[in-house]
Amino acid sequence: MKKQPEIEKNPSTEEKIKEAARRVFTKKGYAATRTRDIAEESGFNLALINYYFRSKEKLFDIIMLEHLQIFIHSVMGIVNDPETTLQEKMEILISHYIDMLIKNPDIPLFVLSEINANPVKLISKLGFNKVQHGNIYLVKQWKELAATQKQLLINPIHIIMNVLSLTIFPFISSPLLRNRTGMSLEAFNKLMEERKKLIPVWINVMIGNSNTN
Amino acid sequence: MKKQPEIEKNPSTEEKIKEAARRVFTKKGYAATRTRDIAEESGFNLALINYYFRSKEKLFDIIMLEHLQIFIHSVMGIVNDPETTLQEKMEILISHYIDMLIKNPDIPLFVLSEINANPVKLISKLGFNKVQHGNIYLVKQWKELAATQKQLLINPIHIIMNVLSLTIFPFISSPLLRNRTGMSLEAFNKLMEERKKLIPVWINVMIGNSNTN
DNA sequence: AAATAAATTAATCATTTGATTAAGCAAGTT
DNA sequence: AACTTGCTTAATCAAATGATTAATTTATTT
Repeated sequence: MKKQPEIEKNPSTEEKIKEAARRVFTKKGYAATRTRDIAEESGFNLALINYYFRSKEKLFDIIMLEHLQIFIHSVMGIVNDPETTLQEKMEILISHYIDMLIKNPDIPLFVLSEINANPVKLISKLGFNKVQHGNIYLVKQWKELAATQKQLLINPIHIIMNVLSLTIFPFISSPLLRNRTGMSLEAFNKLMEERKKLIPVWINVMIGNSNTN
Repeated sequence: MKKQPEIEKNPSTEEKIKEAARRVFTKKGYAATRTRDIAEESGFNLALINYYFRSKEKLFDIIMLEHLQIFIHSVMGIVNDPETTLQEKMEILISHYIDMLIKNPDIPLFVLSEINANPVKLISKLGFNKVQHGNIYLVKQWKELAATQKQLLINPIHIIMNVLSLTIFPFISSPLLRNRTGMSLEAFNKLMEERKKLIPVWINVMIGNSNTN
């Protein structure tokens, strides 16, 4: 029986397999992915993926964890930054997200599908359930803002939902949208670039702040 | 070799299998669904599902076609109605959609995942690519509106995207959101009910029409 | 150079899975 | 009662699939 390599002498092969797995898993999802697909995509023998990662599931967990970190932690970093204003948070978040999504358009559908398929395992087991909702700095700032406003403000969860919806959903529906309108990928990405500026404006007018920076 | 039944004597069994298939496929997706899952869910023998539907794929196509009709055609009906104003279209569409999504929260992720997995087959083969983008009545109305406005209006595709994003995305991200905030399904649905009124208001202020009916 | 360890492959295994077959049953028809 | 037809099941098949094994090649150490 072979041992797992203790020291990473040549990261190349292991990394190539991981990259191949990332592409295949992200494109097709866990259930539709065959270990042989990953072998073929990586250019290595099937047995090698088990040699390095023990099982399909373990490899998947690694890929998923990486995606979740991109998908969640980066947001939390921005949303939780005490140095930036609400306004800035939003602009940074949206711009950052759209850049990331233009590069990795398959991530949201992949992550949300797999969470839907296996919520318990993916949310609790992969241990990013530390962040407490109440502690998020953005929520505090929102409450402060709400205290100064005369009019009753809506549940801040709506605003968070709106930011994420307006930013992420277009990428999720892109295959359908592009097919039905005949839009090219370039044209789509151009639209998404436009949204970097549009979404913050929209969110502002939603909140009732007409200050269009 | 058995023949397919020409006349539907007892719709009960076939319909029960279809309903079971709808539940399992919609929840787990095509690739993760085993024909045995459908058999078990329906309470019938495995062979029966092939007796009635010939194959897993044919059964899936039937389920998917039904979902696509809910997901697309109903929208097109509303969006293409010459009798309603832009304002009314939007309100009807959103309210109708949210009702449907509260009842069937898994449909959007299911449909979009499967389209992503197999765009060619699902979009072109299932023949709902008849509707021409330019012919949509909403687009005409938007152009008319744009002609009367002084300020330059944004690409109407953004507005369509926004309506769909704000309406559908919360349901797609619901498992993640609910888990992270500890929100109950009832509380979530209540939020979605709120959005029936909020989204049209938001869209209006985005367009620059402060007429909050 | 010999010996040891790590990387890689071809072949194979055991299970799962979509599908079929053949037989039994229920209901109506002749 | 015998016959036909549609419905249902248990048993089975063949291919796909995740994983392992044993052998081979390559690299590293002594």
